[in-house]
Amino acid sequence: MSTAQHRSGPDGEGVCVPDNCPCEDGACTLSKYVRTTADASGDHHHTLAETEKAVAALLSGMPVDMESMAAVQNIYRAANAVRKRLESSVLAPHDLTWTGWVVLWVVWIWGDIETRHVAVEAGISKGTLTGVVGTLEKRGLLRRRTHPDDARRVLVSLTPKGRKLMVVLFPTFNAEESFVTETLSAAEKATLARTLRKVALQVEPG
Amino acid sequence: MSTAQHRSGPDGEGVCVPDNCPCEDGACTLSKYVRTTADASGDHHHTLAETEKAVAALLSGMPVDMESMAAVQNIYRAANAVRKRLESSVLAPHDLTWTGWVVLWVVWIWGDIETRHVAVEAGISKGTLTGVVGTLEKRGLLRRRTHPDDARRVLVSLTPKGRKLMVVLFPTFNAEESFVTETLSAAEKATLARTLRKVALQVEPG
DNA sequence: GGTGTTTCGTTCGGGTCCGAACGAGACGGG
DNA sequence: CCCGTCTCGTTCGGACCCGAACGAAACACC
Repeated sequence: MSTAQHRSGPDGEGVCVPDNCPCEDGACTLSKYVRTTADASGDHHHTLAETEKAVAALLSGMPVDMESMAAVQNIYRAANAVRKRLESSVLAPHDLTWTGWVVLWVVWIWGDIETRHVAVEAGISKGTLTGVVGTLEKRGLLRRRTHPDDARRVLVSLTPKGRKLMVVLFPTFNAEESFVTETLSAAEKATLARTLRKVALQVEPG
Repeated sequence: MSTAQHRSGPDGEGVCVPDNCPCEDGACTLSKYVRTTADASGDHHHTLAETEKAVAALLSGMPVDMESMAAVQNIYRAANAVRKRLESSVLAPHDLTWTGWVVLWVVWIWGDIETRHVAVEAGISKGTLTGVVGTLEKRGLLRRRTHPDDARRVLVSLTPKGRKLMVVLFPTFNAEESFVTETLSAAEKATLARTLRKVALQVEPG
């Protein structure tokens, strides 16, 4: 059904998302597939029922846990989308990366903190943290100092400049978090957080 | 309350997660804070009510949308945890990265597909895709060929070796997805997927 | 039928990101 | 007091990741 969403005329600008694919020749299986299965007013990212059908065909007969697959895929997609959004709208203007922000956040919240704890809280490896802290330190937002009682450990704290940045930046970041979850009710947000926490606990060494 | 979870005696091995911090000297604010606010049998990753309290103190007076913050934080934490789990348990034995797997998956599902569509479906930039496809091509899992009608475009498809790998690997991957969401009911999984999709749609240029 | 304009994939630089290997420091038993 | 063991943070190699800049191909309009 519907044969005319090709050729991206004056309707949809030149953008070529899968739902609006100019590939008329049939060399591109995607455009062919989308063209034959698209329902009106596309729910972009058709990785739902259509993907299910394709997978079922490919594994014909084998049992597939579609509910779990959909849950996991959407966790990752949402996380990626939210990250990119916050990065480009809030962090990029201040020349901060997502990870840089998270590290700054952890140090801001927890005060004088050892690097190994920062790594755990930020969810990155200690090797990565060394580089990130180096970057932030070079920018004058963070300070490193040796632990007074154990020369192996390193304590990290925010500089006044870093603290000032967080006070300015956090409200903006939080407002963008509100926007991102704008379409959700308070109950939905709570349920979402609770459900995701169950998933994280199932996976993490807890 | 509770004064004796320091020193990591014979009880908890030498692991030093924030809840079990040997920092006795008080130089580490984290250990101090955890020690004073920890409730019995720790819900590791105390970034919930405790973080809320710390943030409220830091921004004293400013309004903070805690529900949205908790939702966003848990999306990212869960996604990261799930990714690392699947990477180490399923992908690493086959020397595949997460992104490599996603790209392989997209090409597997959609057949002969243009690279720009792969990038959109995989959620990465076209610049990144060039490198990933190069890696997978070098490993003989993927094939590149020029579009017959448009020399600018590039079509990608799986090699027999790549197809064979997917048939073997997907059931394992899917089983791990089931494990990750094991603690969720079918209804919870569906709600989770639906809620996350709303978030993704709010953020993505839709 | 040229000549801008747009759309491809690629290249490049800088910044993560991880696991493995490493060296220094702390700590234990003998 | 010394030596094995453990635990730190750092370093390293390889892969990913993005946005900007680029060259080639297709298209637009005259």
